[in-house]
Amino acid sequence: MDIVEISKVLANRTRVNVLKWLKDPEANFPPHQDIDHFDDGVCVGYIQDKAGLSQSTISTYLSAMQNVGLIIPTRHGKWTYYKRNETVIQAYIRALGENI
Amino acid sequence: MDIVEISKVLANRTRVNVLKWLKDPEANFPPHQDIDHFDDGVCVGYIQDKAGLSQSTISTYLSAMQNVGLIIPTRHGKWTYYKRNETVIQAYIRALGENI
DNA sequence: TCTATAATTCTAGATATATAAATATTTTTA
DNA sequence: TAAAAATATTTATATATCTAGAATTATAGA
Repeated sequence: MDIVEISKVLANRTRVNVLKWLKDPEANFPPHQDIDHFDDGVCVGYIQDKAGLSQSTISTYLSAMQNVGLIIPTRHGKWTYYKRNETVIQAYIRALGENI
Repeated sequence: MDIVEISKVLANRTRVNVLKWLKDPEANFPPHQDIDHFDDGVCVGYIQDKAGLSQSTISTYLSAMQNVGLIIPTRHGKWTYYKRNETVIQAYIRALGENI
């Protein structure tokens, strides 16, 4: 739980938006084709469409978010779903309150 | 109160440290020569000594922190004192809780 | 096994940030 | 008013981040 490393990830409008969108997938994304829920989050393609950036850029962003623990990937067939990691998100906010 | 802009400022170890040091000036800095309190914070020179970076770098960092509202400058003669802006710091943490 | 689809990784150019030396500004004091 | 001290600004270089296209990998289905 490194405040500086997580802050770097949050220092970008798109990545902050992704985190916000993942709070309410039903409201922000169309339903998936292969499954009828968002229990494991949202697939990369939908996040890409919503963000309006290239596929490689979004994939890179999601990797960065995953590397610091903000999101969790789950593979379903050829799709990767990403969901929020509430534990790390809350730990980060708590750490900020104590360490900045 | 822009989450992304404040996160950029926090995406640096030294700037996070400065914020932390300013929480307890008595514990982290020597007493000032011209005044006997830290009511307006700590002068640039002391922060520079503690951080171990060049004068221009620290001055640039403090300006960036001030620009997003995290710290407040007060001029006392030839010294500039910087103190934490608790209102903005708390507002940022609250905003994170609601927006990420 | 070949093909299509989804995602990741590699490569590269443009822009931003980190950092310090040099210079300028502000204020005090001799 | 000239020199000194503290800070800010300018300039410059090195490194990092942003972003996309191309190439690669993983998986499902024909």
